[in-house]
Amino acid sequence: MLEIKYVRQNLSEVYSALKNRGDSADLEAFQAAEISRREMLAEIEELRHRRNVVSDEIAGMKKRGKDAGDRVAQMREVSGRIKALEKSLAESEEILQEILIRLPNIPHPSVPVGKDEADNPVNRVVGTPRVFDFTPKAHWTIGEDLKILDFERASKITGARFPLLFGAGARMERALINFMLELHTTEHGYTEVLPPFIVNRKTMTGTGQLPKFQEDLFKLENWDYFLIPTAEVPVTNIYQDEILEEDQLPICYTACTPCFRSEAGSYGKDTRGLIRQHQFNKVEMVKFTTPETSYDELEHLVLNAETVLQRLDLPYRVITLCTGDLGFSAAKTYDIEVWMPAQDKYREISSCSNFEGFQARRAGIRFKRKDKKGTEPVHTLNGSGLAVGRTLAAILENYQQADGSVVVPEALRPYMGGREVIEL
RNA sequence: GGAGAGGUGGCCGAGCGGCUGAAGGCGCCGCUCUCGAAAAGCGGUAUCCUGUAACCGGGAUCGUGGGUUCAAAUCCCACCCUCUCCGCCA
Repeated sequence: MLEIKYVRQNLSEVYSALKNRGDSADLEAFQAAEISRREMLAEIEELRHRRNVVSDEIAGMKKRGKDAGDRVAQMREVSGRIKALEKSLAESEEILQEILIRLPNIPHPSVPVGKDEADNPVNRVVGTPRVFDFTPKAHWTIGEDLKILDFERASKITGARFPLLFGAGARMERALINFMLELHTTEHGYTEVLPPFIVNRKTMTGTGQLPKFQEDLFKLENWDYFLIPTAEVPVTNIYQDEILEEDQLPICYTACTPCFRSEAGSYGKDTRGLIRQHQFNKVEMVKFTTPETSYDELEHLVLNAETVLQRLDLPYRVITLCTGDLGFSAAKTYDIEVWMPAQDKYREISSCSNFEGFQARRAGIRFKRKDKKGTEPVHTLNGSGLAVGRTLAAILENYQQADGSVVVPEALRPYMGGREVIEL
């Protein structure tokens, strides 16, 4: 959420930010509602002030045994007016809130202006895609042939887009989770967290999934609860409505959770394999920082995610999302894309963003500076480190051999009982 | 699921219709004392909104939302959450 004062005072900047994102909002209505809100507020506060003063008088008179009947009658009328005005004020505030809560974040000045993913600049390309002396197979074929992936039975159990792993496949998923968490906690300074996988509406609103994107979520029947689409949601909301001390920052958490996404509107995309599932595991990194350090922390965050790919020796590249491709809550986002030989393409495997104070304002996460009165929103960041299902898919494709077997990346072997190859 | 207790400031805890944004204690910050520290003493220590160039002022907030009243932390209603006991259960 943007600060109401900021929007009021920087209407044209907000307007152009929206335009660059390919978004829009009724800023005229906002401005009108904001003006009338403040007018009403001034009037209400004046009346309340009078009521407070006269009520004190009444108290004093009663104590001295004087009759205060006329003042009581007067205040009865004033209270009626206050009540009526409060009602219109609440309506006005609701309109404002409706608009404000749906405004996306303002992109950071360093974010390139662009229309869609075609305009995302590539920052760096790391690793060289392997040259195959046979035609590389897609990971779903490799997995099914090795009997470690079974999409057909998964769809019987639930439906399309759910994973079912067996044997070395399930083991590798677990190995990847342990490998990533171990790396982030012991080498990158993150604290491991195990949060709830189901959260309430307020929490979903705090990180920006609601109210605009409810169709992307799974909602529980008869509960106002939702399945998390990423660990970002419960982990960022750990400090919802809290005031942190400056010297507590930065706070760095990592969590592995299943992620549940309805994938509404993705019909026909990635219909096979592990790339786009309704349920997948992801190791997430979340940071709470001061405003002046958040962009440095973002660079570190990306490097932390990249380290996972480097250790696994998977080729990748890093891109910056342009304004038109940027997510709702983010001020700046780097995507990491891993090389997928069968598709002959780089595919997203991590997304690392700085949300600045956008989520913090929604979720009420503030901090207090030493020797300075008042509070400020913290800056929140998060990034995948990494999406586990996609990492597994990348390993299957990049490490496949002509005979259909798959070599286990060296970094992963300690987590797989020393196993070197997956074969039938 | 059944029975009970409770939600007040960073923490503990009083208040149970007006003089209470809230006693007292702890913690924290500053000052005095001290060679220094401790102890002791004094002072200061919530958040949000709003007006003002600023000094400073106004309003709101005692789990949340409604209600009663001239006036609510205090009374009434609903909801949420926490704790204890019983039952059930991975």
